[in-house]
Amino acid sequence: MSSERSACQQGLQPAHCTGCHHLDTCDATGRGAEALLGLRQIVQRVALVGDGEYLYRPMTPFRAIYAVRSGMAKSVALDASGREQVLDFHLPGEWFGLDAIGLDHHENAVISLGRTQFCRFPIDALMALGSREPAVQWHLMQVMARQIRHRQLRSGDHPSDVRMAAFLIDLSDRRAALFLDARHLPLPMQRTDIANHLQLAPETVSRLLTRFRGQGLIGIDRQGVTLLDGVTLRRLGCQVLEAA
Amino acid sequence: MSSERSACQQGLQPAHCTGCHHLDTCDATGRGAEALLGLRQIVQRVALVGDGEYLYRPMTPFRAIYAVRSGMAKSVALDASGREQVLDFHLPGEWFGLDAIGLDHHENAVISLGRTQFCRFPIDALMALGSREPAVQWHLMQVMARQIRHRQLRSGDHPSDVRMAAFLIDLSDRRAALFLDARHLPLPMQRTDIANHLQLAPETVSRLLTRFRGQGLIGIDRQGVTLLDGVTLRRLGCQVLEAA
DNA sequence: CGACTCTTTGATCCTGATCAACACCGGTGG
DNA sequence: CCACCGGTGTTGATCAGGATCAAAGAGTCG
Repeated sequence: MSSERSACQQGLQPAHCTGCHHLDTCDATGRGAEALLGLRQIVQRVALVGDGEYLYRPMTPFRAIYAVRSGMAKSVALDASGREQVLDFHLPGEWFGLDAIGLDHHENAVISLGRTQFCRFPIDALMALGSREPAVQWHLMQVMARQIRHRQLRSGDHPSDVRMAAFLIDLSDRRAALFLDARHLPLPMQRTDIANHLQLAPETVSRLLTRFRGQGLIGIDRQGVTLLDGVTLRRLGCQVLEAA
Repeated sequence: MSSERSACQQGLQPAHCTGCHHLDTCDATGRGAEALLGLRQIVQRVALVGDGEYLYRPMTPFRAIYAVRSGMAKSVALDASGREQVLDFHLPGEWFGLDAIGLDHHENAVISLGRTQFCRFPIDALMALGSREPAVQWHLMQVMARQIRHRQLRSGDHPSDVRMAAFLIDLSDRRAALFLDARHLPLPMQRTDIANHLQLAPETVSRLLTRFRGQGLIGIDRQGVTLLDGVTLRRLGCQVLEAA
């Protein structure tokens, strides 16, 4: 809501993956697979995006897909009636923006949560690379297929506590896959974002977290939550999640 | 529920797209685009699948992706607790099964609604074709991207009547795109399938259809519904749908 | 015709939304 | 340093949309 300039076209630099903390676990650059090393040649770095600022928004021309380099971001759709829908939260190394493939503009927005750095993969460079090296295209397709499956899993309707538990466990698992601390989950987004994403009222999110704390499942502090009883939490949430 | 043999590996024949009713509108064979004609060389035809029979199910090895040739089918996920979730209904020419790309087995089931014919695209032939002809891979990616967007649209939470209206309008629009009758919608699936898909109780589906009929929006007969006031229905449902 | 399944209709209940008030924290300016 | 303020999060009270329970009606197939 604060400043609303679009960072999309500004401050692009050729990036050096060397030295990136997430090099080994970065989906966007293929986790170091031989045939995908070309991805590291075409990546650009986007200037730091401040809290609440847009990386892109609906109708922004579709020129590139992105990954988080450091920080966290959310994808938001604006439906016909103007109401926001938080689609996803993005962690470092996770690709997003692939949903605009085949269009000439993005259909939803990506907004930084806290100060975030992004990596940018220009779509024309990606196409050129993919034509030379089919493995790149298959990699993209695998990422997209995983996104479809991830979304399929959440398409069931489950009680609010199950959804909340699944959300926390999912975040924890994704952090584990990035070799980040899977016990302590920073939640830089607002409660209303979590609520919106889980299709709950903010009040309900608050109540559920309080209840989970009362049950000794989690600890809560200003920056996020700490998982205290991951086993029970997972048993609750696994009514919706399977192994990704 | 009836017979449960898997038709996946049986009765495969080289197909001839020539003569297929949906040749011009078939997403799976690229709507006749030059660079995608190779798709018509690798397609196979699957033996007729009877009502309620499985085309594939979870844990079926992932060997091919499919399209409906004639009839209708549903995709169903079985979540951890064994409860079914109807993910999608498939119309002729619509590709499905792409969500298993990158895995060695399918994660959900496809079940025939009525007697249905399927086209089969073996994944190894598809990969070979895609390596020779990058346009094929881009086409696949565009189809997947469209599926992601389609799913994003439905991820908001809307009142039951909006969801129902959106469902009917979506079906109608997809039929129009296939040059099928967009006013009369055959609904070969059970009410429980529609309910499950829309995350409603079967009773609610029944009540909503009855209410819509009372408002003069639709007519109901045994094989499906007829749209009588598409404008009002669309205004209701467009709170969730945008142009695909 | 009769058994069965699917759908429709009616009555009641419950989860989570909404409305409302308060607590907390960070920042700003006196 | 502290009072004030706005935004965010928590807690409580009430309400309603849709689920559930229950039963009857309508097709379908043997």
